[in-house]
Amino acid sequence: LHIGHWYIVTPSDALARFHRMHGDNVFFPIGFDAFGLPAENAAIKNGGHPFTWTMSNIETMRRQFRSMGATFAWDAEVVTADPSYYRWNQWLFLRFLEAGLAYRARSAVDWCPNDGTLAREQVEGTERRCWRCGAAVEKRDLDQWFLRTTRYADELLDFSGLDWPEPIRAMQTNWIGRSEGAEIEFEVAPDDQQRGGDRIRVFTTRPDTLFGATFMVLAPEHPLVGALTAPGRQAEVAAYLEQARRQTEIERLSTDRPKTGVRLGSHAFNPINGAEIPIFIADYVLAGYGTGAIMAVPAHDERDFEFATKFGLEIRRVVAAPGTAAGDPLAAAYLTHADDQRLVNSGRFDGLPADEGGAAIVAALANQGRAEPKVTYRLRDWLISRQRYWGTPIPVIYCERDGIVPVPMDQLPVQLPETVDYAGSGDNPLTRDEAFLRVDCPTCGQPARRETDTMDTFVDSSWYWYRYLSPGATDVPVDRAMSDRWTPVDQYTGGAEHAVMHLLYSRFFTKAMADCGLIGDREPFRRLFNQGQILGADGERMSKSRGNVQDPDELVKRYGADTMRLFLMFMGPWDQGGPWSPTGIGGVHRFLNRVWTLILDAHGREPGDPDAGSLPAGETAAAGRSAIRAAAHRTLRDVSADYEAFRFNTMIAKLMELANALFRYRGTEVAGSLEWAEATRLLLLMLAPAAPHITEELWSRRLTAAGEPWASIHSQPWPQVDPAAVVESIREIPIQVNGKLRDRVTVASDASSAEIEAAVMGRERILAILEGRTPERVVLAGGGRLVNIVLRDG
RNA sequence: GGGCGAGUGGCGGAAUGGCAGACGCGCCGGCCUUAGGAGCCGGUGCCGCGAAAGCGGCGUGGAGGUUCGACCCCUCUCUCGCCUACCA
Repeated sequence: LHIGHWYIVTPSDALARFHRMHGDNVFFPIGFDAFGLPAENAAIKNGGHPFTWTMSNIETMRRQFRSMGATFAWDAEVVTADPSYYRWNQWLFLRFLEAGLAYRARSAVDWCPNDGTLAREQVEGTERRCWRCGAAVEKRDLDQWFLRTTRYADELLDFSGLDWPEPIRAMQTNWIGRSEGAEIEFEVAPDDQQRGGDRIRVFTTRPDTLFGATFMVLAPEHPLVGALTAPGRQAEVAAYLEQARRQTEIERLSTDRPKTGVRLGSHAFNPINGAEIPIFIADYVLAGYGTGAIMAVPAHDERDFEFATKFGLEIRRVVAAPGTAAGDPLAAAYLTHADDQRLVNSGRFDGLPADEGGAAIVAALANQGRAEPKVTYRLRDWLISRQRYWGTPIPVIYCERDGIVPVPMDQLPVQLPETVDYAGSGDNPLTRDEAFLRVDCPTCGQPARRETDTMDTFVDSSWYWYRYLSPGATDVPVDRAMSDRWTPVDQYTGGAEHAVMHLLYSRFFTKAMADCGLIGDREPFRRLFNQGQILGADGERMSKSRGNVQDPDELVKRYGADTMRLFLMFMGPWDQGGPWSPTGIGGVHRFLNRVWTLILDAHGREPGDPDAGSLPAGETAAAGRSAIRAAAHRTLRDVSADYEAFRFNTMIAKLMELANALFRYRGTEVAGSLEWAEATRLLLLMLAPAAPHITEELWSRRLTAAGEPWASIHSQPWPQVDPAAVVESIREIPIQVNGKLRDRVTVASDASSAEIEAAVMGRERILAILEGRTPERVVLAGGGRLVNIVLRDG
């Protein structure tokens, strides 16, 4: 475990304990998801089996979690690399296959030289690097397995009823990328070399600009490119296609690169006005989005404008800005299309507001079957095939006669072979493992071949919380009665880096499982909290390759688990994270030592403190007793609210304040009072969820000293605030003049507004500032919490 | 280019319309001590005046605005971080 694990688990465990003290039935499970490259690489390096390596690491982590005091439900633990778990990945996959939610298809996929194929979400950044290993990702055409996430595109946009952070919702919404528009069909014009009649469909969000479509552009990979290339253009087109293929994705996606493209030499008819417009191919049109072809409207699209300018093509304005003439030349694409922009140069649609005109144009063409309203998404189906050994085998069989045959349910799990020969390379050894490969076709009984690809490791983590509820169930992945009772998860914690991967896949799985009748939920996590990430001391993400991973063992050995827990909670807001630095850990350690001293040595006197053993000047013991009682109950009120709101840093600060307040009375007669006993008791109870070990020890010693039978502090009920203890008899009111603090006055807490005002206006300092002038206004703000005297032109 | 988030002492941070800097680190002083890298007590935003008590001014990236009152709300802007990116 590294510091990052402690940072996530510590507050989670404190919350679980806090809720248990409230009598809640808390289910706080743990599991290990260790399929994937790191385990496999370690196995290759050490010559062992990934399973052995994984299980020994898990054993270490279990021990570490116990040393933290994490109160996990160990009897519900799952390990995804164990066949008893991954058989249910296979089982779910087969159910999805039946339901049409899983399918195999050939397409251009993202390919990492180390990890093989990746889902679109797993390619990061402008430079298109693998999320796991950072290698540059290429494109390959391959037959791969997909899960149909796009079936739920609209439902995934609906977050109603979910208490999720806005940034995560925004990221998912952007990722799904819904855009409304129309598909419009263009027909290829006949000419000398071309019989014509081929249909090219385009997607556009701006059908209102159709009259301004002065050319078309196809993606280089568009299927009609060959057919539409005029004989005289073939050499140039072939050269461009070759260049586009060679170009890396990085170069191709770079937006500041000048537009390139070539004419195919054929033309199409603009369906709205019959204009014959040239067809180009250009790599700024992407094969994977929309239809892989666009109608280019240079007057109203920046990219088309740049292309048309470079190639000297007609730029025809069809949306007018208020107050401009239809023929005014454009210096740049004009993008606005609000209600006061009217169509021009658009035949019978002239004068219509742009958006209304667009709808009318689509309606007119729809009558002839040449256009239809259409919604397009950026979201792609989830590519789950991985060309690695260390994952869940995809349970299908390829038969020459019967094609793709699912492994029958009763033959699950398809187990990974226990002996594995990597032959010194990172290739998938399953492809050479004859014992694994050879299988009889379940349908015809003839020799067939198993799928050797395994599943994306994100499949494991997409539904695991259901398995926690019935880890031993043998006929279903999750017992329905249990999931009905316990899910959706009340409180889920995870980092923002999971926004469009784990958190999106989990929502998809939940919906898919619901549609297969396995569960009743359609959302997995009711409330989501994004804890921050602890970075290395260098401010970078912790990783072994950067060498900035922080190991907590040294600090735990020196200060103990409670200090470590407290320090991680005290550092700052939980959702913030930040670079790791142990600076200041001594402060929380000192605090725990002071608590220890308060409880076990209340009457001791500090030799270094000249005032030790005497009450604060001018204070009676009765006042002192009342003060500590008030402090304890106010702290209880505030600390309870802080736990509820996940404000662990201020929660600990308030406990420190209480300890400091009590310390002032150590060694005085107040330390022997009932109020002292109550205040120290509350302090221990409030601290128990955060620092479970030291509080249990001190609690036990108190009970022994009092001659009472032992009981764990962690099964005590959370204490109740006494409202009477919290009220104050007097209070100090700040006095401002024109918003600037000038004085304070002490009044009885139940003083009336008139009494407060009288007290304020009687203050010497205030009279001196007023110099006989009459205030314009006297504001008693916040129910008399503060007074502001307004003096104009003073 | 687009989206989101964040800018407060030497540092981590607190205060979300009402006393800016809680709590902690660090630093300074004192005590205790054979000793202190332990412990305890006190001080500590910046500038000015003052021997001191104290007094005054400035202060939450910058500029405006709303308000009796703004770290907090609004507008513009700068800087940093994260996500995303020729998505038609």
